[in-house]
Amino acid sequence: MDKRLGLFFDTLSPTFFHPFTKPQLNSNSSSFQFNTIKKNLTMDVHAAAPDRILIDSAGGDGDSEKRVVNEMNFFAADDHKETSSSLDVKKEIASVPDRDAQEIKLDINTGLNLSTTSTSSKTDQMAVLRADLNKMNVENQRLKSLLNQANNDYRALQMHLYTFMQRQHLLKAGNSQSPEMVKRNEGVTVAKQFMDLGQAEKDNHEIVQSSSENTRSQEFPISPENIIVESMETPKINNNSNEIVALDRLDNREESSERAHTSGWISNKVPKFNSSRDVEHASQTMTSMIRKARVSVRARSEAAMIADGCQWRKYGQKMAKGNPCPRAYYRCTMASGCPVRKQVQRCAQDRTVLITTYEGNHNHPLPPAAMSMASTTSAAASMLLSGSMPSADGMMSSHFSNLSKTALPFSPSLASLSASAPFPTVTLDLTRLNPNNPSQFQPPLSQVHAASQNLPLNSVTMPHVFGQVNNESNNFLGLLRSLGVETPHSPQNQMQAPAANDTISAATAAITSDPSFTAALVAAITSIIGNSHQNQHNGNNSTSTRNNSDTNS
DNA sequence: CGGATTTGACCAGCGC
DNA sequence: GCGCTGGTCAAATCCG
Repeated sequence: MDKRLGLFFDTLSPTFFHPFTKPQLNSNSSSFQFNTIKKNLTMDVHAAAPDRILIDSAGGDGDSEKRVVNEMNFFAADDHKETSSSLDVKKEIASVPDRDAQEIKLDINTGLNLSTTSTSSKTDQMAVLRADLNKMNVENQRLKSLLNQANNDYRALQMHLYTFMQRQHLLKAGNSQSPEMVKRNEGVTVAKQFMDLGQAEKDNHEIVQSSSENTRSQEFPISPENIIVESMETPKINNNSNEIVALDRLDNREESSERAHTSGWISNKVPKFNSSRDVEHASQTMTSMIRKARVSVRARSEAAMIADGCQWRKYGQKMAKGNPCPRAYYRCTMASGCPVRKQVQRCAQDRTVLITTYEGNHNHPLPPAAMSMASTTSAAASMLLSGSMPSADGMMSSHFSNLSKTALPFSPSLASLSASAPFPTVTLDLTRLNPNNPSQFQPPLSQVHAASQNLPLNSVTMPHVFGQVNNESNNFLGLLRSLGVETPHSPQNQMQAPAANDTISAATAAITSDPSFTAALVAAITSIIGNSHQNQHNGNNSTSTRNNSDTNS
């Protein structure tokens, strides 16, 4: 049964079970006691002998006498023997109005299909039950529609707010933009809103879950389930607009999480849940992991950074193990406190390849040029963490471990996933997009490319991941082709073992089934290709010109 | 002179 | 416990 629906019935149980009286657990015995207020009639139904009924008649002379109705067969239609007790009961029932009598009949229905009345009254009883059930169904439908309405209102408000803020930002930025630019911004805004809807839906679901859990916790104040659900709450990816809307709600949690894991953005390490006390830490760690889901972009560039439209400030540089090229650390300076960081490092084997790794989501409006990349990081993180985190990770781990054995000999990929790395990472390999002709993939650089990519140790490359999808209506393929990008179908790919095909298909589905990610990825590719061309003509972008010397050293 | 970059120090997590 | 590694901090330095 739907959890929420069940919960809904739980909360309404006193009404739902009407006209039954609410069963109360007798603390002194294992029996249920059904109180009928009007008749002071109590029946103890012993679980061990459902057909052995104790009738406690408190009426009459006042002394409560309990009589055992031995082996009373309530189901025998032809049993015309009546004990004195049952006669008393019948007398009392006959002395009350019809409606009350009906209730009494229902009151002594134990739910064990015991029958004390004729077949016709049983039919009436069923009819009453059905009517009540129908009534509750109608009520449930009404509540559902109310909830949907609330969700729709929430989304509409969110869209309006984001549009408003975007317009404000554009107005502040001055009227220097051409109408085409404004139009493009609006287009990006719409796309962003579309991508945010998925998260909004998740948020709504969380709200529903949360309120439901609160309701449940009122009924069951100490519930292990509540504790777990509470601790697992809010695996959240902050898309830009969402983050603006819900900043207050998120910041404290993120900041505390941040402080709990004092070292910053890739601070590292796979969480261990060695003991039950780690359950509480699990939520923090999970939130941290989600916040640290990364998108790595490999692109050929002579510049120190790819042009992503954001302003960055370098705050550190380190020599990383296994790579003679230093790794530079940047943080976004477009707004104070923006949590977005990026690492830039040249590939050890091919120094023309620049590896840029993004983490986090901007907490401020973005210029159009930066929108696509930021959306990609958000959407990729969303894609990585769509579904339940453990299952997603498990799926990736298992499939990718298979891939590592079966798929590596194939040609390099456009995208890869690393779920078993310290933090889930999507790697977009744009090095095979011919910079002189973005519509053509370059031929494979080598058969075993992953080893030369300086990818995280556990990162596994998916060969031609998008080309594996046979469905021509696939979102990403369609979008890629609309960009003029050829999707590879090399004979090599068709020679893969069936097992590899299965795992690749599963991994492919994981990527391509998220429309927001595919849309954002296409936007990012378009942006990078565009910027690459622009850089070729105009030189390096303004934000990276000053950073060239150090990382190339 | 203010902002950005450099670079050594520091810190935390992990493995041995 | 110690060393290694990745990441961040912050004072010194550079540059427009």
